[in-house]
Amino acid sequence: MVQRERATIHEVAARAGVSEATVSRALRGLQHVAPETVEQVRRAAAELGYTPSRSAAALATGRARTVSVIVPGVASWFYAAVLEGVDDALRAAGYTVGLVSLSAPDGGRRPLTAAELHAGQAEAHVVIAFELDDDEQALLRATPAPIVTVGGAVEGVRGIGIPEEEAAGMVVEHLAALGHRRIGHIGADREDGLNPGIAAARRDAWRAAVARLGLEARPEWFASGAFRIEASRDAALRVLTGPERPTAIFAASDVSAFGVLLAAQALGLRVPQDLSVAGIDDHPYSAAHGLTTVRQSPREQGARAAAMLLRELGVRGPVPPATPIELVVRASTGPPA
Amino acid sequence: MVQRERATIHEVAARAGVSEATVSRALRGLQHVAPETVEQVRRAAAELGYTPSRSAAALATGRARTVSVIVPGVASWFYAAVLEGVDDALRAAGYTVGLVSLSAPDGGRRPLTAAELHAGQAEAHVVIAFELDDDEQALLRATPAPIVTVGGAVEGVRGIGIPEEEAAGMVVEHLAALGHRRIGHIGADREDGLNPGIAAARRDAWRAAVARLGLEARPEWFASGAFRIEASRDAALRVLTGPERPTAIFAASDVSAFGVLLAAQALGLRVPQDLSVAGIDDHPYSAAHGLTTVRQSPREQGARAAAMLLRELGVRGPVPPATPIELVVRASTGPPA
DNA sequence: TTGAAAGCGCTAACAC
DNA sequence: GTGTTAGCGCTTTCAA
Repeated sequence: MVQRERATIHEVAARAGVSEATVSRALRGLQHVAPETVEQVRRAAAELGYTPSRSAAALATGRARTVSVIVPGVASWFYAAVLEGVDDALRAAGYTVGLVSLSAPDGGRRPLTAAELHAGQAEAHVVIAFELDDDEQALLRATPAPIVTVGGAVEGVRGIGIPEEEAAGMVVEHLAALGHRRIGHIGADREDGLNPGIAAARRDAWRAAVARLGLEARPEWFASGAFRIEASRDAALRVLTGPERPTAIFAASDVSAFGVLLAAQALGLRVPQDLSVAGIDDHPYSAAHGLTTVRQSPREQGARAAAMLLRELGVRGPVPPATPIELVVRASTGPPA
Repeated sequence: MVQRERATIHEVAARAGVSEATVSRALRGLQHVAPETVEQVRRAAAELGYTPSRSAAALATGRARTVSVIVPGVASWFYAAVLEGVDDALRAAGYTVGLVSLSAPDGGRRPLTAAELHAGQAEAHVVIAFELDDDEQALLRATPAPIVTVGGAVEGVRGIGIPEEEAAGMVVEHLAALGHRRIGHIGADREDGLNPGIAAARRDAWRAAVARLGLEARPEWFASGAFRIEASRDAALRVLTGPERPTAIFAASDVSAFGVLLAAQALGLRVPQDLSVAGIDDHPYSAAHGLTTVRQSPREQGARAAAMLLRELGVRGPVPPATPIELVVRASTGPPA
C-alpha cells in the first residue's frame, strides 16, 4: 500500500456517498446509523487508508485523549514497567501516553512544575511519586485534572501501591522462620525533602516486625543504600563488618539486595550459609541471582492507575483487580549456619 | 495560582489590546513585531497562565510537533536510555515524543504495522531496530516520513550505532594483551527472522579479532545467551564445563556478562584469576560488578537520532557529535592464573 | 437515520 | 508592524 497524503473525512464521505457527519458517527460506532451505511463507510475508509486526525478531533471535542505519565526518569526498571502498564491500558482505550521524563541529561532531575504538567495537554496524569519534594506534592494536590500516583503515596492524592508493612513483614517473618535472630536492614534514609514514603515505611516495618518476633533491631544493623546498587553494597559492607554481624539482611529493594550480594561476595561470605539476603520487587534479574523476594507488579500497577483515570474520564471498562503480593523463596535465603 | 479554564489566544489578545495574529506572532518569536508589543503580549499571556493549544496549532499547521519512538519495550536499560535521549532533544525543540511500545502485557511483542506507525500522527520516527523482522524492516523502507534507527541497522534506513567490529575488537585485544589465549564468546544466534545485526556483528568480530591475533575461535567456545541474563548464565555453564575451557570470555553485552559472572560463581571460578569476563555497554550495574566493558551511550544515541530528524523537519540546531566508544577496564579482567 | 452549518483555537496569506 | 480573513479536519447541535 503506497503512502499518499493522509485522507480526510471529507474524502471518505465523498467516496461512501454520505456526509462527513455520518462518517464521523459511523466510524465512532455511535447509535442511529444504518448498518449498511456503517459498512459502506468502513469500506471507503479502509480503501483510502483513512486515519482520523487526532488534533482535529481534540480541537473539536476539547479532549486530547492523552494521559501524561510523570516519571523521575525512565531508565529504572520500576518506572519503565509502570510506563508500559499505563501504555497498555491507554492504548486499549484509544488514548496515548504523554511522556514527561524529569531526568536531565546530566543525571539530575528537573522539578515538576505546572507548566510541565500541562504542556502535554493531558486530560489526566499518572505520577510516579517516589522522589517528589513538598512543593511538587502540593502542586499535585492543587491540580484539577484527575491524578493517580504510583509508588510513594502523596497525602491528598489517590495512589496505587503495595501494602508496605505487609511486604516487609513477609520478608522478616520468612527469615525469622528460618531461624535467624539477627536480621539487618539495608534501606534508605530520608533525603533532603524528598518523599520518604517507601523507604521510611519499609524501615519502620522492619523494626516493627522484628520487635513483634521478640528480636532486636540494633541501629548498627541498619544502613542506607539509597536504593542504589553501589551505595547498598557499601552500606552492607559497613553493617557486615561490625562486631556482631547479622546473619540475614532484609534489603528494601532487589537492587539494594544486589548490592548486599556483592558485599557478601567481597567479604567471602557464602549465601545463604553465612548470610541470607532477601529483597522486595522481583526485579527481572532476581531469578537469575537466586534472590528471595516479594513479588510486586509495577506493570499491573501502571495499568490499574490508567484504568482508574480512564473511568473517571468517562471511558468504559473495569479497573482490573490487583494481584496480591507474594513471597518468592529462592536460594539466597536459608537457615543460619 | 488557581487553575481556571485554560485561556485562549483570543483572551490574551483582548487583554493585550492586539489581534490574535499578533499574539501568535509575538509568542512564537516571529519577526516584525514591535518589542514593546511583544512585551505586552508576554505579560498578558503570563497573567492568564496561557498555554497554546497543541491540537489547534497542529491542525492549523499540519504539523503535530511529535516524533514517535518505537521500542520493543521500555523495560530494558538500553531502550529506556535511548528514549530519554530522544525526549531530551525533542523537549528542547518544543516537540514531544509519541511513545509506541510494542511490548504486550503477556511478555510478547506486537508487530510493527503501518497503523501503529501512523497512529501517533508523528512527523518522524526513531525506531529501535534490534528486534525487527523482515516485514517490519520493509515497512520502514516504505514509509515516507523521516526515520532514523538506533541499534541494529536496517538496510536502506539511516541508523545510529557504535562501530561494532571496533568495540568487539577492543575487548578481544584487551584480553589477548593480558595474556589470554583461549577467549570464548557468549552472544546470540540468529533468531527466527529477527534482525540479526548486532549479534552477528559481534560474533563475527570476535572470530575476526581472535584470528587476527593468531588465536583460535573454537566453536565450543561460543554459545548463545540471547542477550538475557539467565540464558547467558546457562550458555556460559556449557562453555566453561567443556574439556579445554576458555580463560576469558567476551560477552556480547553487559547483561550477558552478568550471566557469565553468575556461571563463574556457580562453578567456583574466581574472577579474574580463573576467568576474565568483559562485555559491551557499560550498563548502570556494571561498575558495581567491577565489570570491564566498552562504554557506549544509548542516551546520547537517542539524542543524536532526534536531532537528525529535527533538522530534517526544519528545526534549527546542530546534531551533537558522537562520543567515541571507550574501553573501561575494571576488576573482572586480569592475566590468566 | 441523515445532512447542513457552526465552531473548536490556532496559523498563514494578504491587506493596510 | 499589525489587523482581517479564511481555513486546518473534525464533532456537534439542530433540522429535516
